[in-house]
Parts: sequence; C-alpha cells; structure tokens
Amino acid sequence: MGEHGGRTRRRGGELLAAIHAAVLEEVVEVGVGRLTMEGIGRRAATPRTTLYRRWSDPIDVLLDALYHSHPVEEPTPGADDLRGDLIRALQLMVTWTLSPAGRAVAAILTDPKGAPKVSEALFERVFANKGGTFTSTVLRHYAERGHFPADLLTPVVADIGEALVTKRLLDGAPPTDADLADIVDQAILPAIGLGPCRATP
Amino acid sequence: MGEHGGRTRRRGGELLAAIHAAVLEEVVEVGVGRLTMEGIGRRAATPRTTLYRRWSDPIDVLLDALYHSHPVEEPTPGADDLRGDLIRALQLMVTWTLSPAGRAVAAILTDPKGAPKVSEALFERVFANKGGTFTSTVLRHYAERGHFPADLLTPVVADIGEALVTKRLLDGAPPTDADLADIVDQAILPAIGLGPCRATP
DNA sequence: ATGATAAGCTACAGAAATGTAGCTAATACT
DNA sequence: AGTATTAGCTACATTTCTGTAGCTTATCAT
Repeated sequence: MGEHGGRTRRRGGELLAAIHAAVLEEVVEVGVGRLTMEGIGRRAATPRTTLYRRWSDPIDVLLDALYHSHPVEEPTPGADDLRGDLIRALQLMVTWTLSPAGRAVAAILTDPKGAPKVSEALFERVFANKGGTFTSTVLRHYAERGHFPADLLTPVVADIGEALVTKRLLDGAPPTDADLADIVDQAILPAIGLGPCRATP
Repeated sequence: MGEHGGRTRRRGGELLAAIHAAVLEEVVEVGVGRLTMEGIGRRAATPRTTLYRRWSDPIDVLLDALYHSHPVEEPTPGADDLRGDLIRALQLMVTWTLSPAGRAVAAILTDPKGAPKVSEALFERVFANKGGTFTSTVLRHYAERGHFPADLLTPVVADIGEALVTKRLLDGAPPTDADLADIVDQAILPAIGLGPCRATP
C-alpha cells in the first residue's frame, strides 16, 4: 500500500513504531527526568489522548519502546583469534550503545530518579543479564581453552574493556576501531598476561 | 517568638551556604533536568524571591554552588611506592566523587541537556583541567623516574583506573579499598609491565 | 456497503513552576 | 539609637503538563 498519499491517519503498528521512535529520541534529548506525554506526543505528531489510551505515563511508553527494540547482540567467539574477537566484542558494544535504544538505556541508567521502577525492568528485558558481558563472553571462551590462565580472569579484568569504552562514551568521544584496538592491546591483553612485559616482581 | 537562639533569620554567608547545600542535594536527588527554583527554595527553606534576587535560573545557582565547593584534591606521589600511591590516588577519586559536589558533577555530566552551558563552566572552574588526572599524575611521576618504560603510559593506560572506578560507581557499588587494590594489581600494573606475566608474544 | 475499531481533535479543571512586584520586619553597620 | 540592607511573605498573571471526557472521522474487516 502507498505509504502516503491516500492514508491520512496512522494506525496500529505504524503509529506504534512512530511513538516508540519518538520516546527514544525524546529521552535522549531531554533525559528521563523531563520526559512528558506532551513531549512524546508532540514529537510523534499524535495527541496526548492517544497515548493515554495505551499507557499510563511517559515511563510506561519508554519501557514499551525498549521492550520492542532489538536486543543486544551477543559476541560469538571464533576459533583462534582472541585479539580480534575482543575488538569485535567492543565494536558490538559501541554499536549498540550508539543506537537509539542504547542511548535511551544510558539516559535511564544515569538518571537519579529512574532507579527503582525502570532499572529493574531494564535488566529483566533489554539486557537479559547480558549487561557488560561483551568481552567477558570472549575471555571466558579462550580461558576455558587454555589460551591464558583462567585465574587471571577476575571481575576487574572482565570489566576493563567495557569500563574504558564507557569512559570514552561519557567523555563524548565514541571510540574508533583504532581506539578499541589500543584498549585491547594496552589494557586487556596485558592483564591476562599476553602483553608488553618487561619485569616480573 | 524565637524558639531557640536569638536569630530567626539567616543572612549573607549563612543563607548562601544553606542554598548551596540545597542545590547540590537537589541535583543529586532529581537530576539537572528537574532542577527548579521552587525545589531549591523549598529545600533551603527560603522563598523563591530570595533566589531570584541573586540568580537568574536553577543552573546559575548550581554553578555558583560548585564554584564555592572545595576543589578536587590532587594526588601527591611519595618516594618509592607506586602501588600505594596509585591506590591512594583512586581513594582520592572515590572520596571526591561521593562528596556532594562530586555527586552533583556526576549528575551534570551525565545529563543530556546540560552539555553546552554547564559542562564548559565545569571544566574551567571545578576541574581546572584536573578531570581524570588522579592516577596519571602518579604514573607520570614514576615513569619519569624510570620505574617503568614511559612509552607504556598511553592515553588508554592513563584511564584504566578512573574508568574502572567510574564503572563501579555507575553500577551503584562504590569500590572498597580492597577493590581499588585489585584494580591497581590486576589492571594498571600489568599494563605498565609490572604484573602477572606468563608469555611475551 | 456497513459497522466496529481506533485515531484525531477540542475542551477543561487542576497542579506546578515561572518571573515580577510590593510590603514587612529582622539583622548589621555606624 | 538610627538607618540601610536584605530576608521573609503574599499575591498574581503565565506557562506547561496532567488526566479525563466527548465528539468526529479515517481505516479495517466482513
């Protein structure tokens, strides 16, 4: 059917998608704190009354949008390329974080008021316990196959990559592929004993 | 009339301090987005009109409070204890980040709307270009004295400690001293060639 | 074609915050 | 003590968002 021309009124899925896109844009722009039915409706070009027919408040709309967004892709370690797999895992993280849903999640998690109601729902649905699991999936895979001593894979080490990428993103400078390679070479690999090494105290 | 003490009305510095404390508490609780003259005045127990006599909007009050807050303490590397100095640098970071001013700064930096006006003022005043300089001050000190190769002190390596601490704080679990020691031992020291080392590719 | 469904529109009363103004009264300075 | 500051109080017209309601009409299904 013709997207536009005959139809003057959106319905069902088409309208829903427009509203979902609107909340995600809105939350990135104004933050969870300033999210309003007004703002969402304005951005989606639909009256507030339409929103109230389906949801009770702006947070409800937001959670629904996140629920319907694409899930986080999981890194799939290949055969014998620890370094490459780590870089790819961080690329996945960056890609998702810069997506509308990712940016929305970031806005939610850093919001002081959103803690109780929203965060729980987030971890149950969007993350499905995959939060911060980008590099550790890869690391566990190679540790189990003896590429490095498994006892070096501590909670701290499992977080190094995500932490550094997060810091770059917070600084407003999304890491390039070269930055990711540096993170892997200069921080992660040394921590599991596979890096520059000059002395062992 | 006076229930306790003689004075029933705060003036000058006393009132100012109460207002400054109020904004910092307020911004941590509701975020920059929901910061209002109303809220600040309510928390400081002063009418809005008093606030308008001095500042034009909530952001103005906030910036003034940050300007009058204690500056970030700088790490002062000792003689011959790289590990201990790194841990102390991270302790400084944690202490400041958990202070009212630190929590307020975090709220500001993670707010989507605060970018243009606030962030610039922040880096000029509160940080004075010391942001994220906790461990790198220490690292530079020891690199210059030959404790480890200076070429290993890359931008990535200089950020490892701060990044991991930030991640813990974002996760809502302020790192203990033992956590900080783990970060130093398992992430920072290996990256400068002073850690567990089993193979050199 | 025809009726059911659901979106668009308008209106309204209430809450909360804004910015301004004018008055009162407590505190500080000389 | 007398005076200048300056905080506290009250009021008011605006603005923005909230929920709710009732009516109109485009779109879909049969």
